[in-house]
Amino acid sequence: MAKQTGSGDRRVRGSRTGRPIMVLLDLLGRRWALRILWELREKPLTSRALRTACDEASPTVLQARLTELREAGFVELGDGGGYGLTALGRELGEMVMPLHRFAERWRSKSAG
Amino acid sequence: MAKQTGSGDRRVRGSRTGRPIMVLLDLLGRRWALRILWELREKPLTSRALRTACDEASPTVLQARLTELREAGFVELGDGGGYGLTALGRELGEMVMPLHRFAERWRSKSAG
DNA sequence: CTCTTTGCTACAGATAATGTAGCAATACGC
DNA sequence: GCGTATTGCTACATTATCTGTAGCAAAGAG
Repeated sequence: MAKQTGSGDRRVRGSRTGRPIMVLLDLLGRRWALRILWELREKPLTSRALRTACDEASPTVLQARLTELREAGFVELGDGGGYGLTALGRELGEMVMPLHRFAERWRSKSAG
Repeated sequence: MAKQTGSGDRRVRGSRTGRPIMVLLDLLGRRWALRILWELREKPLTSRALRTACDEASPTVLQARLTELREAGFVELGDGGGYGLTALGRELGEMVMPLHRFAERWRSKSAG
């Protein structure tokens, strides 16, 4: 296994060019990444609460995503415990929020 | 685990509740899904051209994502060949586009 | 010290992605 | 018709990633 060193060797999977948009698209295109941003939209959550919110997803991936999102500067671990969005993370969240209404309309078309 | 049959039994991974937003977040949170929407933003592309655009990603996954995105109604295979966004897909694209500028600002902060 | 919760890790088994190859169908030129 | 090149799409072994369950050390409350 190639393994992540966790600090320096951040490989840009899915983008050999390294263009910002590709890096971002790749980061957000990992399991639970978007979901985490969504679940933290209102208020910070502890790792356990976040896990519960994410349908009891495996703590392994959750922890991995959380680390990546933290390194990206979207999420931070508050001093009082609990994960929350940074200013940048909230900004990113602004673009994820509209998906809510879109999703509702979408399902009413395809599954309703 | 229940395994995908590939045609009818489309399970809603990552969302036991089936809430539209969760289903959407899960769908978009798969490898190359967001990237495909991004690459098709301008004009339709053939499967090969799309593969090239996506850094020569494996045709296996690309084909899988394409099928999922088609079933979701975001992507369609034009009669003259080539994949393009549907009206719904373009609408979804509208929410992905702002990520471009965000990504630029983001990288200029975190990477120098 | 015990009980509980925190963030986080181990690890085997299952699932998904990669990389390379190649198929049937369609269209071109001849 | 025959080659040649494209299309969308599939096979399959290797490798990467995720799941599910268990459990750790640290911090706080009693």
